[in-house]
Amino acid sequence: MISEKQRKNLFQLYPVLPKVDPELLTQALSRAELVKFRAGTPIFEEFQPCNAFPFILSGNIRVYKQSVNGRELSLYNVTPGGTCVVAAGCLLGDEPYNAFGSIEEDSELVMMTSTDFENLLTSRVFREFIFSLFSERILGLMQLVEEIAFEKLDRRLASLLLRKGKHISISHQELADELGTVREMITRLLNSFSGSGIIALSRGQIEILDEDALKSILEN
Amino acid sequence: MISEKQRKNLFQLYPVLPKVDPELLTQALSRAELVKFRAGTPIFEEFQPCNAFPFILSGNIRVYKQSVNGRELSLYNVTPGGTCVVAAGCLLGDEPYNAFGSIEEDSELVMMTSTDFENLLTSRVFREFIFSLFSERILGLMQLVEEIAFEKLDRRLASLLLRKGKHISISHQELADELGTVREMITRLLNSFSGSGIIALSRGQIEILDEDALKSILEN
DNA sequence: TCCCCTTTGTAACCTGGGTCACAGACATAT
DNA sequence: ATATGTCTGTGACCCAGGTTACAAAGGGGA
Repeated sequence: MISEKQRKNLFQLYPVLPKVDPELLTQALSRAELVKFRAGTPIFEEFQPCNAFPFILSGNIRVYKQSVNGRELSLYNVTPGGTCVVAAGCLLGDEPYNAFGSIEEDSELVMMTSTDFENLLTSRVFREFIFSLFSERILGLMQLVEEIAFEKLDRRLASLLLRKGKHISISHQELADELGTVREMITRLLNSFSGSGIIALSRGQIEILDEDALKSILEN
Repeated sequence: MISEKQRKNLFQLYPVLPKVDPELLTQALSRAELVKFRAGTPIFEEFQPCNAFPFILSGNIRVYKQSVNGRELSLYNVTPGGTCVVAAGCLLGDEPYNAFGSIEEDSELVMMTSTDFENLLTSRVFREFIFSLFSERILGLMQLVEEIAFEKLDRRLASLLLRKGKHISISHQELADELGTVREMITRLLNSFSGSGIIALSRGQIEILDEDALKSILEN
């Protein structure tokens, strides 16, 4: 059961919810639970079956793969208003997770049972919502495949930085984990960027000085 | 409009169809069309909008990415009984394709209009069918990302060969296009496999002699 | 202040895999 | 049988990116 305030919050982030059949919704929400997680908490692992469906009120979930030699690679992030398609995929396809998920920032999730989730899918609007998240994710993954297979690291890093805004608080290791490479590569590339005056570096911080120059790396 | 025979064939390959609401189904099928394609025909391109939904009676569709320098990389294949999730994703998310699709073997497709497809989704069984294809695809793409990012080419090739059976009719170039690499790499690796007696090579043909040895490459 | 931990810098080195530039082998049509 | 196009083989070379093995900053807590 979740509080009235949380319910409002949920509806704001997921405007599709108040549009579904009220009876279904009431039932689903009556069984839903609010769960809080602290940054860094792992919430699911590869090969683990999956039994609840998360809506995200605040924070975000990072979904990633791990290699045997300890490298990581982000597949995507789930933010408020979105949902974890791996979870959905697992619930619907009845397969275990095939990736890791962990909380990046302190987060509040509303967990819905898998049967309630399936019931909600009878509603056309909700179904369309979920389908569009699915297809968004598929397109995103196809894009990711292309980038990993065909793009060089400097371009991938440049595009990542651009996506993150002008003031970035992040360590080199975290950037490496996002791109599936190692810390040293990131340090090297960042230093070469900073050598050409494109960015300014300090411990845990990156400042973009010349956005256009960064963009021009993308075009090569 | 499709013939009675084609309809039977369709139902056999997609056992979910006869389970949906007969009225919806009749309507959808009355507007559906059978289209035949010859091997090699391109059927969609990146950035092209998408307006019909294909069911596959025979043959298959290869969905792939292209790089600027002419390399290719298969994302997945659609075979009879499956459907093209990019198409579905595009229809539902109303976005253009972001990959290429072409016919590998001579194929017969039943094309359904996008509105009929959406109507079919009101049926629970059909919806579950589509959802499970979606999630299968998502899991597959995540797997692909992992392989490209973390696995060496010899392992990827070995696993591809194992998936293709004991007698394989394929050119080195086609294998390269599947894995996102170049022909020379494939030739090299195949020759090294054949040097250790794992496979036998002839023009357009690969014969797997020692399946266990191939599998042991996977474990490294 | 000192200590310890996290983050960065860096240089030497290695290697997988892509590029280039061929040459020969096979196949099919003419 | 010739020719033309498609496959395959090969070697030299190059380069991006991963590995190793450090050193040196910062920064926060005791």
